[in-house]
Amino acid sequence: MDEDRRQALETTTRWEPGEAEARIFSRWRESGAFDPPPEGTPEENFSIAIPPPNVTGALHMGHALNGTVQDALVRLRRMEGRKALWILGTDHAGIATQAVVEKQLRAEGIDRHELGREAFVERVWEWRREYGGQIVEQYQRLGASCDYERERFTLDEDYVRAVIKVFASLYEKGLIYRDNYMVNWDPGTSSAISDLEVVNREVTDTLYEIDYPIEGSDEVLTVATVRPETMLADTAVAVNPDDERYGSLVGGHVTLPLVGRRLPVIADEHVDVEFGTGALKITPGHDPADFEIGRRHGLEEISVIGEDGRMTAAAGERFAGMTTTEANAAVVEALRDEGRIRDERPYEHSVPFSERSGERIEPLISLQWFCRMDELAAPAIEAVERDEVRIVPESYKRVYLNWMREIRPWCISRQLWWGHQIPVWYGPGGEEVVAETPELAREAAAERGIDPDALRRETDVLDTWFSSALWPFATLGWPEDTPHLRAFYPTSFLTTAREIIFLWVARMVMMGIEFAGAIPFRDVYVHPVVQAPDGRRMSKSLGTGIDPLDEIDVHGADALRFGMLAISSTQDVRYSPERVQQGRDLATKMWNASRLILLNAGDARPAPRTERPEDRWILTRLDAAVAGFEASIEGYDFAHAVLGFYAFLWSEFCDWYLEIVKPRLYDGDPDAAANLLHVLDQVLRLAHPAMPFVTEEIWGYLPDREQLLIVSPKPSRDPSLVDSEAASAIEREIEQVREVRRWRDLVGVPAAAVLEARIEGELPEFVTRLARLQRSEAGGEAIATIGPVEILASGDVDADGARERIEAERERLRGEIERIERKLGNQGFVAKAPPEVVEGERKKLADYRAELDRLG
RNA sequence: GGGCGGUUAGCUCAGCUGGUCGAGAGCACUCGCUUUACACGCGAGGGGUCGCCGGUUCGAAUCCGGCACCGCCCACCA
Repeated sequence: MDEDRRQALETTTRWEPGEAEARIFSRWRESGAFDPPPEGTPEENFSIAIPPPNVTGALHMGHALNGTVQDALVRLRRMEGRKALWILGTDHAGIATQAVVEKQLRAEGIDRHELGREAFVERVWEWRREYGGQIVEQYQRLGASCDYERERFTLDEDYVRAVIKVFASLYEKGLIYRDNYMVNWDPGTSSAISDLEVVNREVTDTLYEIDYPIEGSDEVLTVATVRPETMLADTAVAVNPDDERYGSLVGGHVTLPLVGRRLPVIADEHVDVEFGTGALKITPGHDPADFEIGRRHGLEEISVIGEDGRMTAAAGERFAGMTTTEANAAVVEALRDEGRIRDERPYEHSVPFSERSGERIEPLISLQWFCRMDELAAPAIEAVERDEVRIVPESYKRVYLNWMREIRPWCISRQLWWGHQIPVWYGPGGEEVVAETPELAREAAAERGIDPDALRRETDVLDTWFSSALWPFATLGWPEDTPHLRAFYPTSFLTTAREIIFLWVARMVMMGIEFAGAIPFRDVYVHPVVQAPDGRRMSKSLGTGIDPLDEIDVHGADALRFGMLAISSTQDVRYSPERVQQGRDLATKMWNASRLILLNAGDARPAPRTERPEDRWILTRLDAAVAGFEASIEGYDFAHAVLGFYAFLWSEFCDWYLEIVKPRLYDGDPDAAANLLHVLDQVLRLAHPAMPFVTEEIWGYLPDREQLLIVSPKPSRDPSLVDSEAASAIEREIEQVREVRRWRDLVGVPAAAVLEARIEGELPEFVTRLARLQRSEAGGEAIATIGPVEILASGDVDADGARERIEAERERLRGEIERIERKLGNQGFVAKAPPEVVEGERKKLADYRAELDRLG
């Protein structure tokens, strides 16, 4: 070690991540470790396609957790010698990005329509060039070992080609079609959105009961509704076929108040006899359930609410042009004037809202593009049923399957400008021409006898999730047969938030099988949602958000990564600043333990040494730590992996082994130095996937290190170094030290006092040293007996306190003995419990009795 | 309305194929330490009717049933 480095080690007593992280990250990146050559097979290699963050996004705790998990795995696999590729990229995020730029424009007093589509889209691209890289840089702060050389974007030219190809193919198969259908209209974004983008919230509305006069009678049929304004579009009233009250009315008619339309009374199973009056007004144009009923019965579909959220001409002169809220009041008032309102009361029910804009969904019939999913779903269901795609935790497997088995058509068109414009051109007669480019569209049109000059391109874009569904293979170059696709598809692992299992994961499985010919990934790990420390949602608007970058600034990336892994669980977790601090403390601990070893190891080289029992002990424990870490990781149990490592490093290695070997190290014992360096070397390899920066930094101080830790092999396990007998002997001796210390503390012996003690038989040097005892052959009464140690009276010991302590210990032992005697006296236990359990209890009993004897 | 998960120390969580768990970790707390790696430290300690009720069992935090809260997902009862 050169003088400067030695100096640095001698004077720095803390791990200081600030300067080191950036420096180390650059070295990794320059080393080429992040972008493996596309060689070998997907089975031999390891790959992950990052869940592409939105270009508009900033790194939040969800990314921090999910990024740490992915990076830990990629690093571990890389250290196994595999080609490990972590594909990086961002999502164009249609609505979110368009909204950001629209807001910017509004600030300048510009409406996007003034700008026009082309100029607007150019503005968005400008925005993305300027700000779109932010989140990628933030992932770097985390230490993410992604392939930054091949960053992808879902609107890259190649990517657009892949999307169009998929669209065209599904269209040709008849799975994609255009239809007038009930959609979730979001007045906030002025676009249709899919079922998955709708959230239901409890709302208190007023439930009105309205009388509809029965034709040819003085009676009325009373219906209940929370949206009286939709009555203007009613085209029937339905009752349950088994409802005896109304049987005679079915087939007859009622008159729609205010409008005067004749409405047939129909019978449909959907109607709940119990609810309200048991008669349901049917509005096929503005209610999803009524729409279905309407189609079943061939009812007329009337639209009285337009896409602008206002009443249309079909609503009648009196109401046309009103907003739905105004119309609601006006209709109620009109009905009241006519004496049609029988009852009204507050009513709490769940109402759909747009997840994106927060506005109440307006169900209406609209001409949109849909994708039929059942055919695509079938093989995707099988893949999961057969565990070709494995979902962890397993409970989500059923969630996935249930949803997939009842999958419904997907509304894929969006009335936005930012996104993949649907590659369809309409001829003058409404003919649909699907083509990859305008030129090809003209050619195709000409072939079909359609005037190419009359073609008009569809203005809608595709749902962002349509392009996301292709992510694992489109990022690798599909539809071209690229080396990357051959080497890394299917990918190995996907980690994802629960809420996008349907939105994204399920669709990737379907598209992967359909287009790339194979499942997109083997394992899906559903990561927990990170909540604020108080259990609330982490959100900027609530003020409960914690910025991972702030945490990195203060504690370092390793600390945050450790914390993230340590809180990770199969259920949602609260962010724990204490766990992050624990990570920071661990990094410092590693740093300081390394200083001790490196500054005292002389010119030793790392090598396991097995001459002494304590050396065999630590090698045995190291082996167990490695085994435990790997087993946990294989089960995606990151918390146990990282906490197990913590316990080994802190307690066994630092608290005990380092203390035990210190004198040998200071005396220049080459075996001690070699063994310490060896264990340190292995510890760094073990911890690197979780805490890459501090381990890489320390690694550089080890002798003869020519390659970076990031590309070095993971810890090797050698069964010949394991000696469980030595291990338990050392553990007994450690317990002996603790017993003596406990006694000393209780009795109030000054910490620094070294006590004279007679010791029966042999006891390793470290026991007396760490317990602060001095072997003596003197006679006289022992003031305390702790195992083979008899402590002699001295001025440092409070004799009364000692006696109390001994009596308390006797009491404890008597209690234990009594408990076991009772257990063994139980016939049922002796007869039915497994023999080894009974034997174990007998042995404990004997041990306790011997111990009690010793105390006199 | 269906389904899933949770309820264990002051806080956040482990343990839950029944016995070694008459229960652990981190933080917080108490006492003692300038012990030549580390006070982001060292040593020792206190603290829990394992949500409630019942059952199975020789034995239950751990299995079964019921109840009570809390959370999440799915769902076209107006």
